[in-house]
Amino acid sequence: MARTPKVVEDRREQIIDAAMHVFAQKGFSRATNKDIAREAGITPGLIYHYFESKEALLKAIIEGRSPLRLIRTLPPQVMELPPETFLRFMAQQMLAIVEDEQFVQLLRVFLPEILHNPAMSPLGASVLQQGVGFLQSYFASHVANGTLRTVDTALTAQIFAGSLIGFVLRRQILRDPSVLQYTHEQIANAIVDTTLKGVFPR
Amino acid sequence: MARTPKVVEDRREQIIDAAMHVFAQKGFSRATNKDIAREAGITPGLIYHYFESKEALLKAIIEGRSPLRLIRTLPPQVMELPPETFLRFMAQQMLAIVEDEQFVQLLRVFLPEILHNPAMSPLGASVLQQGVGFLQSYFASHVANGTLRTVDTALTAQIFAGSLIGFVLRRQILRDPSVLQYTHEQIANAIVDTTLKGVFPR
Amino acid sequence: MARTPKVVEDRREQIIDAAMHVFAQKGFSRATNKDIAREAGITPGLIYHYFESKEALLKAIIEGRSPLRLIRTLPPQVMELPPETFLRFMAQQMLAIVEDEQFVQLLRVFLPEILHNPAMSPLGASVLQQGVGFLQSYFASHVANGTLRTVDTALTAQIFAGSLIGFVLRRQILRDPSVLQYTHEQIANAIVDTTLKGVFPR
Amino acid sequence: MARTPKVVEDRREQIIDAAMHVFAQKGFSRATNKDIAREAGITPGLIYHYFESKEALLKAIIEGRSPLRLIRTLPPQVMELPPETFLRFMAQQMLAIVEDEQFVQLLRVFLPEILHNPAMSPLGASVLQQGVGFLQSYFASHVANGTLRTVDTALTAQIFAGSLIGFVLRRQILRDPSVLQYTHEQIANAIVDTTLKGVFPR
DNA sequence: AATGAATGAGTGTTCATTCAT
DNA sequence: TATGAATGAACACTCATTCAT
Repeated sequence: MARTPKVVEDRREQIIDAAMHVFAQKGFSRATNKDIAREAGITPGLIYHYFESKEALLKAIIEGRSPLRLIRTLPPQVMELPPETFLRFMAQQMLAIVEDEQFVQLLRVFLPEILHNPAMSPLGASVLQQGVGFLQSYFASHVANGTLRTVDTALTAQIFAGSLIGFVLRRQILRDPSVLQYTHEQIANAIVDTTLKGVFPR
Repeated sequence: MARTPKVVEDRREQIIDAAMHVFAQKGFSRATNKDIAREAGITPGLIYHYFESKEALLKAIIEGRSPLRLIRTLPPQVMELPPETFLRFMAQQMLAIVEDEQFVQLLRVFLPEILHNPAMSPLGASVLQQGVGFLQSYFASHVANGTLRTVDTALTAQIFAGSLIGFVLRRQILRDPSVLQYTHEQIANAIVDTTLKGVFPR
Repeated sequence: MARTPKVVEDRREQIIDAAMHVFAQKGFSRATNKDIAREAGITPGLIYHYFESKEALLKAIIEGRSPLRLIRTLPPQVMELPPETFLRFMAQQMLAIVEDEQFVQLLRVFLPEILHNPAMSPLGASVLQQGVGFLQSYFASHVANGTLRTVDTALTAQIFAGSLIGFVLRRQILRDPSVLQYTHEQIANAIVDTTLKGVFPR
Repeated sequence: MARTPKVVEDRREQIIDAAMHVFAQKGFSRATNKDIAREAGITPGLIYHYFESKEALLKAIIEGRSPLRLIRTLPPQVMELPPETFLRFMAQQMLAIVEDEQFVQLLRVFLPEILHNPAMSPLGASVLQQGVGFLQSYFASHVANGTLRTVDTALTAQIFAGSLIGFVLRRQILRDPSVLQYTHEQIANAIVDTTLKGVFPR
């Protein structure tokens, strides 16, 4: 209701946006505060009015831009869907999240940090675990009721998720044109089809 | 006279090895020439006898440590193997390459560079294309002769490779302990099993 | 209308107090305006309504907190007291002034300034001269009337004052616990005893 | 024997000298690395070839320029000298040390640090304790054998040392001309005379 | 009178790079 | 070849000061 807090929040957001953009483009250590300030249209000193340090700015990006909430917002009844519907839904959902411009930027910021900053690898691991774990519990429940054959659910979930990761990697990181030509639907269908039925003739 | 070039070559290699190690651990921009020199057991100044700059050292790593040759050394007769044998062989072969200490180091060095240096993505793309292309041509020939059912071979190859990439990512980049517990054989088996037969009961 | 000046004066005093406290603790250059503002319970910007600059605040402390008045308030008849009474009184009086929390703070603020700002040494010199001069005139009058033996009164006054300074230095600046155990009375007695009778056996 | 270490040592010394000079003049926190570099005739970056930080440079000054060794080099037989000789010798010795240009610089550097840097006060306390303790043990031994009358030796030593400190303070810190006119001999004589015989007529 | 966001000139520090030896 | 002292151009960060509100 007060006007000032709102402005402060805006400035913070503005700096976080600028930082995410610059970090995504140049990498955390190559990005300078001057870069961020220029991108945000402010002076470098002001960054320290809102953030303790450059590192704190990185942490603020995690907290403010994490996509985890998207995964958490799935309605519980999806667990009841038949495998084909469920997996197609999941694949498309995950592709949508993961290929969102915002997420790709986040990926470009944090992947290198996770690689070289030991304190950050748990972060990446937990995000992935989130998605894989959800898949795994679906597989487990459907193996139990016979909808799916008996498999190692952990490995299977990992395989399903891995296929998606492979696509994202080639599309968004390597920008490989031969993979960019497919639509999300085509990719989702292929993954679901292969995972469910396999490539052997039946 | 004949000795000098050899020694030079050794020193160069020694510096490249040291740089790869340090870059893999700390990242290119966080790694200092002093770090590299210490790792190589020399003094920082000497790096400049063998390399123009720190950047040049990075380029030398690409040229000197490319893993492409590893993939090229596959015997041509593997194309004739039945799918189960072939895919199990490929999966294990690729896991072995891709989880080799040297390759992982290379990955840790170049992944961030690819992300932040657009000129480098084709490099990564071509390495992946190498493996995927090989798989794809196998799938194509076996779809043609009926050993496999009719699928989009490009997407299927990509799915198979993607599963592997997912594992490498979680094992070597995120160092996720829950994925590190599996042996190469278990992973290969699961991928092959799922890809060939699917998860539906038959 | 009549209230405003009073409030202004209070705010000024409040800021000066805060500044003295902070300067005493951290030193002038290490103390920030933010520190001072926090201590005074205001915001940094407000300091500049009352003072031109941080330096001006320092000068205001000199002008507002000089201890000279304390020394000037001695009743003139003390000059007539016998040496033992007078010196004991003076020693205790000076110790009381000089070990007063306020004075110690002032000392901690100005000693470094005096050291590094040549323009300020006369200030310190005059404060000391005040006390020493008073002592010297006492000694002179009592040497004249034979109550004390013939000595260089300037040096003797300086020795007496110096002993006190030595104690203050070790107690309040160095915070040496081995000197903090004594009471003012013990110190005053020892100084007076030594100064009057010497350490030789009589 | 090797040439290089010698040069290195010289550069270090040169930087320490420059730093001591600049710190003494402007105070530690007001002195910039640029100042020190200019004074030493080098560039600021080079300071970090020899010292970890500005603080480390301060510590190097303590270690390299401490006057403690001067006090330690007193021959043990001085303890046997009669009080008059001993105290005159000590007073002159201490005045010589304490009024040496180098020591005064040291004082100007460390006094403010001791005041505002809690980690450093023990340093100043121990230096003083060194001198006072030595005096005290002399007094104690001579009180024991009756050469001196029974007094609190700790306080007496402190009084004697304090007188000296008072002079140094007014001469070297406040640069009070009225105290600068005396020679070391005059000061020493006055202190010894007063301390031994007192100002009472005998 | 009072706030605190915003600035900009510095500060200590780092490090790729050079070069005399 | 090899060293490591030396440089200089950044860099992250601090803070006195200003000013719109």
